[in-house]
Amino acid sequence: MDTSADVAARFRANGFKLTPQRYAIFAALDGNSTHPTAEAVHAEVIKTLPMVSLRTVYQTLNEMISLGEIAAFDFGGKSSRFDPNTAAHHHLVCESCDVVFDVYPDAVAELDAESAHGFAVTAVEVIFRGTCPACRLAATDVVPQN
Amino acid sequence: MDTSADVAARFRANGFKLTPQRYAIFAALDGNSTHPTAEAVHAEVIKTLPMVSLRTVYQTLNEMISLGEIAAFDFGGKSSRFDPNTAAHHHLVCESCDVVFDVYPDAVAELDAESAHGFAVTAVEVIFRGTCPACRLAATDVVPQN
DNA sequence: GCGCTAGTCAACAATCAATGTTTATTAGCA
DNA sequence: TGCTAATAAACATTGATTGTTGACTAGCGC
Repeated sequence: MDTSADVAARFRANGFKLTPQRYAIFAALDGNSTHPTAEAVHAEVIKTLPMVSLRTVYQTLNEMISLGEIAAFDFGGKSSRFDPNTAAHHHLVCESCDVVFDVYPDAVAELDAESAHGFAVTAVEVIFRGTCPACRLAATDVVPQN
Repeated sequence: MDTSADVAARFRANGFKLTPQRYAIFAALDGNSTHPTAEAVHAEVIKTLPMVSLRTVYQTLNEMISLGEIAAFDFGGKSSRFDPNTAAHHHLVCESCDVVFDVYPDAVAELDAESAHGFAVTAVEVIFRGTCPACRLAATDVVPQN
């Protein structure tokens, strides 16, 4: 997505009203690279607008998805993760703390061509799973050698 | 996984009893490349053993996962999909009918190297999304040109 | 500024996959 | 043969997400 102001303008252009709740949700996602769950977005939003309901967060997230402002991903956890980064990219998921990072592997372009079976491939999604630096440190405890 | 007989042997070697229910579940998965849900496995199993409960199917699938005989995947649908193919491979998912095919893109090997961020990457998962041949035909109705 | 109407909240309930529980019965295997 | 695991059945629960309804609020076009 673009800045929260841009998203707000596009919401209005699509006949949606610009409410403080929606704007707070846009703002919570603007530049957010933590791939938050709906709950996490809600937690962030109520820091500035304490009365916003989780229900409204879910609704607004779905509206944003419909308008293509954000994307939803499912990395195997219980909850969906939301991502304001709509550029082509892929993900690094930490198996122990669920942190998600964006990655932009060039070689993905070579993958498309190989997909056969008569499919019309519209999207390629790459998920790298492993252990993030913080969890690697925690795992080795006080002895982080490599 | 190997043949149902091999899996059965390994179950017994691990102190599990070999029940008709379990064997029927092994058999339903043996050589099954449809990536079935638990419900689908159950539907297949009760063709030969009508009294098997869905509960038992879930339990046995989890046991098989623990023993590394099968893998579970989540492609974004509601239910998990189970895969007896434990060799390194990736997936083609049809967005309209949920069919899943196995693919073996060579270029995946080049992807590992690019993952930075200090992660210790243990697995790479590639999902190609698109439309399967059958759905492409259905979409174009009577006029399948290309 | 007014008023229409969308948006929101609150408090429900429902859904759906998956798992926990308990009890009684069955059957694998040493 | 007998111990014990496995199963079935009939519950209940969890947890994310969505539907509903009714009352209140506020955005925005005029």
